[in-house]
Amino acid sequence: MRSADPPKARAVAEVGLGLRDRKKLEAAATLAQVAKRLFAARGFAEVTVDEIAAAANVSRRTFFRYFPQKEDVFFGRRAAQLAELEALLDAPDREEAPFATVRRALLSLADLHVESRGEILTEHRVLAGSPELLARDLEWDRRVLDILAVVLGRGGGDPRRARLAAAAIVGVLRVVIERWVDSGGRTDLRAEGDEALMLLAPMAPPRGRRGRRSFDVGHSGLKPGAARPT
Amino acid sequence: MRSADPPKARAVAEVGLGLRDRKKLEAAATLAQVAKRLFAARGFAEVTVDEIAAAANVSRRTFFRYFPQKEDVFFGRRAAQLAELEALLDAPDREEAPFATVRRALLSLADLHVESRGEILTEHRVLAGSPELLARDLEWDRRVLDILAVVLGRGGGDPRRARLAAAAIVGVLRVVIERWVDSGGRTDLRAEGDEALMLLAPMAPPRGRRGRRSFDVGHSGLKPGAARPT
DNA sequence: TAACATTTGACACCGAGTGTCATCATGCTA
DNA sequence: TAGCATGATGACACTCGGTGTCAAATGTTA
Repeated sequence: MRSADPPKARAVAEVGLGLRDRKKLEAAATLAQVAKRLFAARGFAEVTVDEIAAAANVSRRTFFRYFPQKEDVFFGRRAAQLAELEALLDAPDREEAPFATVRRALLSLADLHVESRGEILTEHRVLAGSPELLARDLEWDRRVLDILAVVLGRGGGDPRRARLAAAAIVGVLRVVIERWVDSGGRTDLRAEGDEALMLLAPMAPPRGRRGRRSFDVGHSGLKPGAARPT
Repeated sequence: MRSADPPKARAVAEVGLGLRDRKKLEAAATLAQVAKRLFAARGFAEVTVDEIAAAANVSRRTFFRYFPQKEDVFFGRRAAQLAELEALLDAPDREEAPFATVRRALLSLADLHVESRGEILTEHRVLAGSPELLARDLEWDRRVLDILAVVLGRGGGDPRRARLAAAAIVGVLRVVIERWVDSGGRTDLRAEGDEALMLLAPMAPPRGRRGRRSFDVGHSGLKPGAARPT
């Protein structure tokens, strides 16, 4: 969505796929792209699915085949972001303290945010203008929370405490991002994020002498050994 | 909402009101009551507004006059809860440290939760079964965050730090409540809440030597002097 | 009781979301 | 290369949430 390709807006790797699948990717990409442009211009609620579909030259029904809900066309990035996070957290260095792993991963994520500043800022502008999107957006934080809780629990400390720390981290980072967005991306996201994180460092479960328990990670839906980039 | 009256489910003070307004209160109460019963039985999404309206002997259109959105009939409590919180935070003792005020208020709120255990547990069960409600529910946390941020900022410390602390508190408490709900209300909500809070005590802004600044409270929508029970 | 104000219900309409089915393009195979 | 199986598409119809409009019913006040 940054580089302008000669023919069309090309998605990711369209190679090694049949024409059928390439078309599918392109259709989805076009829909998302068109939709975001419309949302940015007039707000999420003011844009109808019919319009998006028409602008992308597909039928309304087809739109819903690609995006089960209108909101999904907006939150396309999220799934990828989660995957990125999990990849970053898949600590190569198993000796590293869990909190350090989390810190490193989140700061990298901050860098990625800054890299796509433009996109993310407009995204948040749309978000801010739409309560329903805002609400859905908060749900992603829960997903992040689950992931972080698992990682923080790796140390073997009290998993409940790990989850508390994860919750605090997620909450605090949202505020930092919020501030970054409000400043138009001018504040130093990485620095402020790190500052906030270090405030929470003492919350991480102290080196665990409860190593035996690997159960009760709470609401997690993540397998302890999962998370490889693919 | 606590005492059971002989004739109907009576709302609050129905005295000193004309017949018109009494009917209005009763209609709203009936709708909410009927709706909650249906939601609890079959889930939020499976119950249609028509059903609720029919069960309450009003037209569909009338339902929407009382509750602009279907979701609103579910979140009736929330507004009251926020008011309670603000009342609790309206510290009588201005010498008390902001964090202590927050702690006191939140623990009182925990007690209230425990008092209405039954209601709240079923409420959360419905919530858990409905992504849209869950999403909306998270928005209330933001409101709480705003309120707490203001109070924590009273001490005169860095208001940004106050907001960070508020975010951490809200995030952490949601986890505690989540655990309480999952346990069927058997864990000690107050104790676990306090434990979690004390973990965050060091986050509260250190005694402020920046007393001059009263601006930049961030996303708050709360007037510093507001919050009296009414 | 008469005049006024407000609430209600009926109707019509829009947009999101879903099931169904005929049609058409793709990809594989003879 | 012809043909067939598979799967994507578009058209249609329908449900449900949500809203505007207006006439009828109900409450309030003089």
